[in-house]
Amino acid sequence: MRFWVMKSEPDVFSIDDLKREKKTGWDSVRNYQARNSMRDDMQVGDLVLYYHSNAEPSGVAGVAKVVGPAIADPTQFDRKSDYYDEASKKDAPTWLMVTVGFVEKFASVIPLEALKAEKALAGMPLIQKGQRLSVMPLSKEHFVKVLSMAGAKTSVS
DNA sequence: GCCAACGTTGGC
DNA sequence: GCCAACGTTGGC
Repeated sequence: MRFWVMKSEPDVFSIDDLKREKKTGWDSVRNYQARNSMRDDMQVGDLVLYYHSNAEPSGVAGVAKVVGPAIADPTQFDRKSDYYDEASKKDAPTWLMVTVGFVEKFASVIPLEALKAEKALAGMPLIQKGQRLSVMPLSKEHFVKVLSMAGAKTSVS
């Protein structure tokens, strides 16, 4: 199993929204690298750190899980969507999404600042300067470290 | 709201 | 294929 960070603006879709809805299609990703991660490397059962961006504070808000494989993102075919992609073909969709399920909301958000200050997380892709991917991998060790910082209930075997 | 970082587009 | 212009992300 692999471990991931997935980012969402809480004004758009927060960990509380995920908790209420139980699961959601991770649509609207329009970055090839993030798409390729979902298509090639994500598997059902993988665990996800749920990151709030453009938030107060920005940071890891909880844990989610990949519960459905990469399928066509319907927003690319929806003319009314901001994410409509005229060039994408139904039989060969450009953009994909996985389905993500709620696992746990942390007692408090682990702010980006705290992640950067933690020596054991050096090298974690999320905290590298200039990274803007909405879906990115991290190591099991880093994942477990963030769980312990959060006092999380989730455990990794 | 500012602006640095960086991906994408398009002229050549 | 280069690279300037432009758009987006996201911390602050």
